[in-house]
Amino acid sequence: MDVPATLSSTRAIVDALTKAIVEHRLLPGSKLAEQKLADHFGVSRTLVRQALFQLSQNRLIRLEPARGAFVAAPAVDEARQVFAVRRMLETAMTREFVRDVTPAKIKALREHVALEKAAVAGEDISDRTVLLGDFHVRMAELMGNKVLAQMLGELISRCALITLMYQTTSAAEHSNDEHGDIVKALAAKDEERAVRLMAEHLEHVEAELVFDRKVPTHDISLALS
Amino acid sequence: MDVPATLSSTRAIVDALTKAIVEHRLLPGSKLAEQKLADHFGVSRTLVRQALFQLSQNRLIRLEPARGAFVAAPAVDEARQVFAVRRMLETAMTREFVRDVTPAKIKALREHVALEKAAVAGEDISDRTVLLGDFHVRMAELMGNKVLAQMLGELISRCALITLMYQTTSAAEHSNDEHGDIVKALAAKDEERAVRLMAEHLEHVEAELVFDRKVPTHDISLALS
DNA sequence: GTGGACAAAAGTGTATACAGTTAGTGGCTT
DNA sequence: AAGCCACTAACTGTATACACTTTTGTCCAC
Repeated sequence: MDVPATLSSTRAIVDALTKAIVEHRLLPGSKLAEQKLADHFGVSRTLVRQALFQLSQNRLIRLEPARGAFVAAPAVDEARQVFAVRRMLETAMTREFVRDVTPAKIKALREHVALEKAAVAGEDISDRTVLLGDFHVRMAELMGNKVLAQMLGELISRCALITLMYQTTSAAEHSNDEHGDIVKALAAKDEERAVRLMAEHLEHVEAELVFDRKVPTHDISLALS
Repeated sequence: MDVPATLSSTRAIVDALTKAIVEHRLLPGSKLAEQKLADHFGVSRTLVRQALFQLSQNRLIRLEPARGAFVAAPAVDEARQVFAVRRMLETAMTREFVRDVTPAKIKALREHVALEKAAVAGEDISDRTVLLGDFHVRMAELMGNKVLAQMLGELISRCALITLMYQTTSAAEHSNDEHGDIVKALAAKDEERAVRLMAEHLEHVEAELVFDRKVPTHDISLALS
């Protein structure tokens, strides 16, 4: 999902911070001071800065010049835009997927849906969200288009924070079911049905997000708005 | 070609290297040694490393662990994948554009096409490529979807190196003409025609790339000055 | 009690130092 | 002459040091 990381140390920091952010151990608006992170991870600020820059590229944090790094608070309309792009991209992708579908690809997708099911039943919200998102990336990979897969990965990770903040468990179950239905349509090579299911699926995911759920924040202006 | 070292010099380095790469003063495969770049720009390796990391995110260079940075040589099939994604995204975008088209938007696009025309007539290949690519980003911006605009910008900059390497002047003129035709269809609110023209346009751009043109590599003489 | 000036603390931006790795060179052996 | 090992030079990866900016806290004037 990311670039060829320069070195695994920074990758470890990126992963740890990502997990902390999406699991809300770090709340939107929180300041990420470099020295404190460096102390915590037992490295120098150099590596922390690299990690922070990478996270800012993923839109998980925002970097304010001379002021520092803050956990991002994704705007609702940004989420809507992300979903609009996903609808454009994934309906077209689904259409093309049907044209070159093979039993092996269907099998791979079925296995992924099974993985999702286990994760949705489990406790780890982060795991569940990652796997539900990966279904779409997996489709792109199976088509053999790495660029598409990477693009989708970016889009999905970009709204992962939103999904994690606002998606309910029942919505996650619903998503998993719909993935199963989509795979069925793909297996039947029913292009129109598959495309329609995918479009509806994305609409459902977006619609089921509970945007008015209150989340605590360290950002005063956000808290007062 | 010394730059003001006081204000956001990382950005200046990124821009200078980008321009050098797309204009082929730095050839694919060339090694970008940090100290040499630092000396050239009159800064420390720290800033150079930041710039290189940023360029690697843009896929203009690749970073090999413990070995250094090299100007990317985009693979042909990667280009094909980029264009496949663009077709998916931009046909859908065109369809939605027609639905909310306004005279102001058409005017903006017409003005952009005029800018292109001037650039295509001129000498600067870099300018011409940037403007021809920006047409598509402009459409996304006019739709009010910043995420879409940024995504498209990424895709286009990702194949900018390819286009710059392989696109002929006559192909650039052809592109410019097709942009004009697309705007006409948009103005007439002819959805199907606009979508078809956009799809054909992207196919033409891809088809006209001359992939077998030979470019020398591994020439390391500092082409920056 | 309020507001502003100013000083101290904390934090970021950049440069430099040092350690570990890679690549290249020369001489030695076979 | 080809192959191989040791050695060296160059380069990258990481830590540290320093300069400059922002923030915070205090004191005084009003």
